[in-house]
Order: sequence, then structure tokens, then C-alpha cells
Amino acid sequence: MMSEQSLDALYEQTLSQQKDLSEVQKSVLKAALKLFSSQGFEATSTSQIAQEAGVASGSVYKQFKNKRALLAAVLAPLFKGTLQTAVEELADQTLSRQFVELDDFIYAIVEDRFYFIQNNFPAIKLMLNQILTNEDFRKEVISFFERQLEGFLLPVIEKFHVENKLKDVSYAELIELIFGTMIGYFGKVLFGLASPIKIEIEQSSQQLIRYLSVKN
Amino acid sequence: MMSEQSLDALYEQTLSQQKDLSEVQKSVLKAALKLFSSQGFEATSTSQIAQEAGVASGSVYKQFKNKRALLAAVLAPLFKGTLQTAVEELADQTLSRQFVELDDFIYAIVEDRFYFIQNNFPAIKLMLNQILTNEDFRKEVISFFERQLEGFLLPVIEKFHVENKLKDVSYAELIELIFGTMIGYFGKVLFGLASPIKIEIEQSSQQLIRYLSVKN
Amino acid sequence: MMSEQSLDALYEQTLSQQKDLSEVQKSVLKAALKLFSSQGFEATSTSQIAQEAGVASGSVYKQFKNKRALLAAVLAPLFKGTLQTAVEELADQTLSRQFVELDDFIYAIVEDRFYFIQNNFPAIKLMLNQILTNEDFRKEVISFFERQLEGFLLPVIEKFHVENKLKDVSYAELIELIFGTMIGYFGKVLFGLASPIKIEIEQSSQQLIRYLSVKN
Amino acid sequence: MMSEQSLDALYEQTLSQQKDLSEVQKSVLKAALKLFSSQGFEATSTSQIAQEAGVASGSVYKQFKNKRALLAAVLAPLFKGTLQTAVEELADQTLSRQFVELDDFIYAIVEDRFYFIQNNFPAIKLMLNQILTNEDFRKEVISFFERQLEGFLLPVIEKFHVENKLKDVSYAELIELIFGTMIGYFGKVLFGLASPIKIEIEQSSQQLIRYLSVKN
DNA sequence: TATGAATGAGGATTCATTCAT
DNA sequence: AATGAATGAATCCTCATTCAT
Repeated sequence: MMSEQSLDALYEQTLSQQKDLSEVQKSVLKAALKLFSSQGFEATSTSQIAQEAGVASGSVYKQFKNKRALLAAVLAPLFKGTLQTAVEELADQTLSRQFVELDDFIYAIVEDRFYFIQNNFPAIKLMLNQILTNEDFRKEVISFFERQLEGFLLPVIEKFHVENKLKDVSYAELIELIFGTMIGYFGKVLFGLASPIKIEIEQSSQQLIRYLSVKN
Repeated sequence: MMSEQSLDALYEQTLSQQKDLSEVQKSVLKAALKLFSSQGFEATSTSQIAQEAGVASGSVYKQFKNKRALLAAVLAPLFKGTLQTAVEELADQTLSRQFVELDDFIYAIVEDRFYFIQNNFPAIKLMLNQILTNEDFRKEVISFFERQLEGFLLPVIEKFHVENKLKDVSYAELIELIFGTMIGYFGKVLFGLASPIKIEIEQSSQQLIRYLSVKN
Repeated sequence: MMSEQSLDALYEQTLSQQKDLSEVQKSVLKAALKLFSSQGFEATSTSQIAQEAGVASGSVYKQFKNKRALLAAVLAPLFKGTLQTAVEELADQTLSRQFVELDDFIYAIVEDRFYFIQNNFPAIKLMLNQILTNEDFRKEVISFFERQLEGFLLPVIEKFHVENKLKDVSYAELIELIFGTMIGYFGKVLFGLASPIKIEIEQSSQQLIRYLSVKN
Repeated sequence: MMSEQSLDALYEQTLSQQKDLSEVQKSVLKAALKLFSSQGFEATSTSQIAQEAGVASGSVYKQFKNKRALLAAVLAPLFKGTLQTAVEELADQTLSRQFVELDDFIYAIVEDRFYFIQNNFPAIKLMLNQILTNEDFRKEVISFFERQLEGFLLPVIEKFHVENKLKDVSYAELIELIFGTMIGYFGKVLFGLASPIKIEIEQSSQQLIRYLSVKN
């Protein structure tokens, strides 16, 4: 089961909560995400965004001070609002399910994150693009991930360690494993090398389980 | 030991062999790599490149028809010349060493590729940047990797399969594992999460060995 | 009497009919005609045009894709619209007047064309400039002239031949005579050697009459 | 600028330069004439000329101070040398032949000038191009023609007037007739409308004779 | 002397941004 | 509010010209 709402859906929520964003502005954000993601930020012109959104070029500047602010508006909710929400949802959900078995927990994480990647591919691509060319943004993303993951991963790990179900891997090692798995899946999708998602989830979670579970 | 020469080194070689590239043009290429990699292609102006290279703006266009051709000149040798050479060197070397043990082979690959990533980080970052916003380039990279890896991986895998040292994993699975490992390391370096390279090599190769060796 | 409206006048009409051409763009066209004509196409910079038109340099490109398109916009109506209209007007007029005498017909043509040349000197100069350095343009002009002249000259010639008022000159010979007369007048204006236009018309038409009329 | 120096000054310069013009420089002049004439002055680059001439780009500047001076060098001899010589030759020849008949004189002039036009078409085209876009150059050409023609035409005209063989046309009218005939022929060649030159000479001279000779 | 690499001013063109309607 | 014409700074690129070799 995909626990993850698509970013677009969560986003829609976020946007409706912002009463000062008109339908027009929402369509601008949507157009900006699409074009920034596929062409890159610099290679996308504001008039192109306006055209894609079906509005006048001047209208882009009604809510967004400039092109940079539009980029921020496209990205900021991604992990200032949406991603955070998504992670919290995951945490709540995983905890609420009271995972008894490590295997189930690992599978749940992988499933959840892979669907997240699949559903939010354009936004993630755009984020990566920015990460590659913006030092400050890169740092912000890092600190965000660290804070988010730490908050919900540590208690669960502690639990499985205590129950002697998890091999003796450090927290850092664990982060790297999860991180590497996600990046690996993203890369495979990017390069068109990915199998159907269910198979990918199966393989990746099995791989992690083999590596992490004391049963192996 | 690291068999990999840094791209810069191999590049330097390639450049010296190209008698039609002046010192000025070499410095232009160097400046272009640096700036394209750190800022992105679109966000880098040719005059900025000229300034970084310490030449006049017009000189950028002496050997390179236009900005795009300069990008190609920065990237093309990366995997049309250098990377190919590097891969061949690895193949020669691994075969020549007549690896008896799978563990040694895995370790050698990981070591070799991790050093390659470390030494050529800017160029790889730039390549990734292009991959994210250029469909054709993405396809070229894919086909390149496929051709290169197939050529030197298949025989070795066959050998270890025959010797019953390698678990029953498909070629595709193997590729994904290696691919994922490399992307994972690149991502960690990108995010500043990487441990010292020797430790990373140790951990990643151990992980792969545990997953691939029949001994486990 | 001058039957010919000046190209500028006819042009103005054409422009007003084009609702998508703003006042700014009309002034750009006017400035372009003036400068292209006096300095040549290549020697005129777009910023010079903008300055002459009293607009920003970027505004030149609002309606005209590029400098070449601006040249086309300046020239195309000249003989794609206006000249054609002018020729048709002449044809209508000459036929409607039901010229009884060859002398009157010749005089009417010369008068009409000379006024046309006088009133559209800059545009014709520009056209000539392009003819000298653009093979394709030259061919287009030739085919245009041939089509236009044939359509309205042949019937009239036939009439006068039948009436035995016109000497036995071929159509080609006639074209050359008219052509040569017009070129001759243009050249004299260009070199500042022309007498007042009424005298020029008188002389040139008399010359043609002497050469063509059976009465001589 | 061409117009800065008088044609006379240019002529002197050119002459002295042309004595020590190497084969290389002659080929540069040839290339410049060819390219300027076919593409126009502005549209022709000096490196293109160098390539056409088979020399290094810097070599173009060895004898010619700049591109403008090269244009001058290409054009100046055209009418300070060739045309002048031609006119003088014509004068000598016509006088030496002691033309008894006006018809022969007219035929000789037409024949001479038409061949001149045919043989020097590229240079004339280039000259015309300059005339169209350079006010000063235009004026100089006019005064040159006037001076040249006056010198050798007036005596002959006087002769035929005295002999009562020439109709009562003014000198100005005569100039215009000759001028118009030449321009007409040039235009016809330019537009590809010219018949074989012998026929053109025949027709044009007959036309002039009919108009000028008292016998008609 | 001849070369052609290097220069940098200048030109075409784009595009983020503003503002009058 | 929405529009889109107008702006002009910035960018890519060319090319006349210079100069060290």
C-alpha cells in the first residue's frame, strides 16, 4: 500500500491553505515545476511559464517577486511543508502500526520512499538540480534530512536493537544504507533502468533485510 | 592501490596529444569545467569563463565553435576518451592480475570506481547536471555505460560463476548493485556525508561481498 | 497627373490594416527603411534603428523575429502588396481611360512609373542594394516584374498592334525599353543628374514615342 | 573612410603601392573584389578574403591599412586606372580613326562601353553598391564622370555639330542618353535579361543613332 | 616577411521585470 | 486584478585589428 500522498496532492492542500494564492497562481506554480524540472531553472523563461500556465507574463509577478522567488515557492513547500508532512505521516503511521518485525519495518520504509520518489519525480529532479549548483540549498537539504530522519528513525532503531532483531550497525551506517538505496532507485528511474516498482521494492527491501536482520 | 588516473591527469594527456589545442584553450577548458560544474551550464557566461581562464572573451571561441561545443569539449573526452580508457585500464588490470578470489575482485572494482568518483567529482557533477535536463545526453550516457560495462564485466562474472564463487545473481542485478553503490557514494560525497574514502571503500566492498559471495 | 500613391502612403494603409502592428512597430519600420536605405542593411545596427525610432532596442524584436525579418517586413509589402496594387491601379486606370492614342499610353506609363520612382526612392534603393548582394532576392524580383508586366502590358500592346499604331517591336524589346527607361531615370535621380520630373517625363516619353510610334 | 581622401589622392597612393605589390597582395585584391562584389563590403570578412586569397589573415594588413583601405584599393584603380585608361583609349582611338560618320562614332562608343561593362561587371557592381550607401563616394563618382566625359566628348560633339550631322541636342541631354544607355545595359546584365552583347550593341547604338542622327 | 593566435569592442538577440491601461 | 507592450541589461558571438614569433 502506498502510504504516500503524491506531492501534488499534498501541495494542493498546502496551496488551498494559502488564501492569497489564486487559481491563476496555482497554475503558475504547476507550470513552473513542470518546466523547471524538465529544462532546468535557467533554461526556462518566465514567459514560457506564463504560456504553460495560460496567463499573461505579467501575472507571474503578481504573487512572486521574481523568478528566483518562484523557484523558492516551487521548492520551499516541497520540504518545508510537504516533505515534512510526508515524513511525519510516515513516522506516525509506522509507529502506529507498532511494527513487530524488522522485515516489515524495512519493507514499509522502502515501499513508502519508493512510491514517494515515483510520485514526485519532477520535484525531486528539480531539487537535485538545485542541489548540484547551489551550495546553500545543498546545506539546507542536508540539515533538513538529518533533522527529519533522526526524529523518527532513532526510536524505532532503538526498539529493534533492544529486541536484538537488528544487526549491530551504527545509526550513520543505517542512514547511509537507506540514503544509498533511495538515491539508487532515483538514479535507476532517471536512467530508465528501473524494473516495475513492486519488484524494485521487493529487491531493495530484501537486500536491506539480508544486510540488517540478525536472522541472516 | 588506485589504478585510476584522475580525469584531469588523463585529460592533460589527451590535451597534449591534441596539438591544435593551445595553452590558452586548455585553460579555457579547465575554467569551463570548474564553472559549469559549480554553477551549471546555463548560469555560466562565456565572459566569466574567459575571466577565470585569464583570456579575452573572444579567445573562448577560437577552438570552440560556441558555448555548447565548449560543453561538449569538456564532457566528450570524459567518457568518449578518458573514461573509456579508464575502464579499459581497469579491465586489463583486473584480468592481468588474474583475480583468484571474488572478494579481491569486488574490492578492486569498488576501490577503482570510488577513486574515480573522488578524482573526477566536478566533471561527474556536470555530467549529472546535463543528464537531468538533456534527454539525448541521458541516452548517450546510458548506452555508453552499458557498452563499457558489458565488455569487461561479463567475462569475469562468467569465470566466478564457473568457479562457483559468485551467488546466483543475474547480470542485470549485478549492474544495478554496482550502479547503486557508485551513485550512493557520489551522493554521499555530494552531501558531504562521506567518511574517508578508504573506509567507504571498505564498507561498500564488504557490503557487496556479503551480498554476492557464496561464502556468506 | 500622378496616379501613383507613394509607397509610404500605400504602406501606411497596409499597416493600419494590420491591427497587430503598434505605433511603435510602425515607427520601427519607418526607421528601418530610412537607415537600411541610406546605409545599407549590414551597416545598420538594430540599436541604431531603435534609436531612430525612439524606442528601446528590445522593442525592435517585439513584432520582428530578427533583423532579417525586419528587412523582409520593410521590403515584402513593397512589391508583394503595394507595388502589385500600384501596377493593378495603373492597369485599371489605363484600360478605363480607353487610351485611343499610343502617345497617350506611353506618356501615362512613363509619368506613372517616374512618380513611383520619385516617391519610393528609399525603398527602391534598398531593394537594389539587396538585389546586388542576394541572388535569391534578385530572382524573386525578376519573376515578380515579369508576371506583373505581362499581365497588363500584353493586351494593350495587342490593341495598338492591331490598330497599326505601334511599330513592329517584340514584347521583349518593349520590356527592355521600358525597363531601361526606368533604370535610367532611377540612375539619374541617384546621381543627382535628373531635371525636374515633368521635364524628365516629357523627354523620356517623347523618346519612347519617337522610337515606338508608327507616325515617326 | 573612402570619402576622406580624394580619389586623386587615393589614385596616387594606389599607384605607388601597386608597383611593389607582391603576388600575395594581388591575390588579396582579387579575392577582395570577388567577395565584396558578390556579398557586399560589410558582409565580407577580412579572414574570408585571406582564405580566398590563400594567405594568412594578418597578411591582408601588410599593404592595406584596414578593411576600408582595401576597399579603396580595389575601387580606386577601377576608375583612376582602368576606366580612365579606357576613356583615354577610346578618345585616342576615336580621334585617330578620324571618324567621318556620326553613326560610326556612336557605334564605337556603345561597343566600347558595353564591353567595358561586361568585362568589369564585378567591379561595377561593387562600385554601385558603394554609391548606394555612401553619399560622398557618390558625389566623387559624379564629378569624375563629368570631368572625364567632358574632356573627350565635347570636341567630338562640336565637330559633328559643325558638320551638321548631329541633331540639336544639348550636351547635358547627350550625357543623359549615353548614361542611360549604359545603366540600362548594366541593369539588363544584372537581371539576366541581356541578349548576346553584339545584339545589345547593335540595338542600343541603332536606338541612339535614330535619336541623334540628322539623317533620321 | 608572413603568420595566426589573441584581443576586445560592437552587434544581434533574449528575457526578467515594470507599468500604464 | 490581469494584461502584455515596453524596457534595457546581459549574453552569445563575430570580426577587424594587433603583435609576438
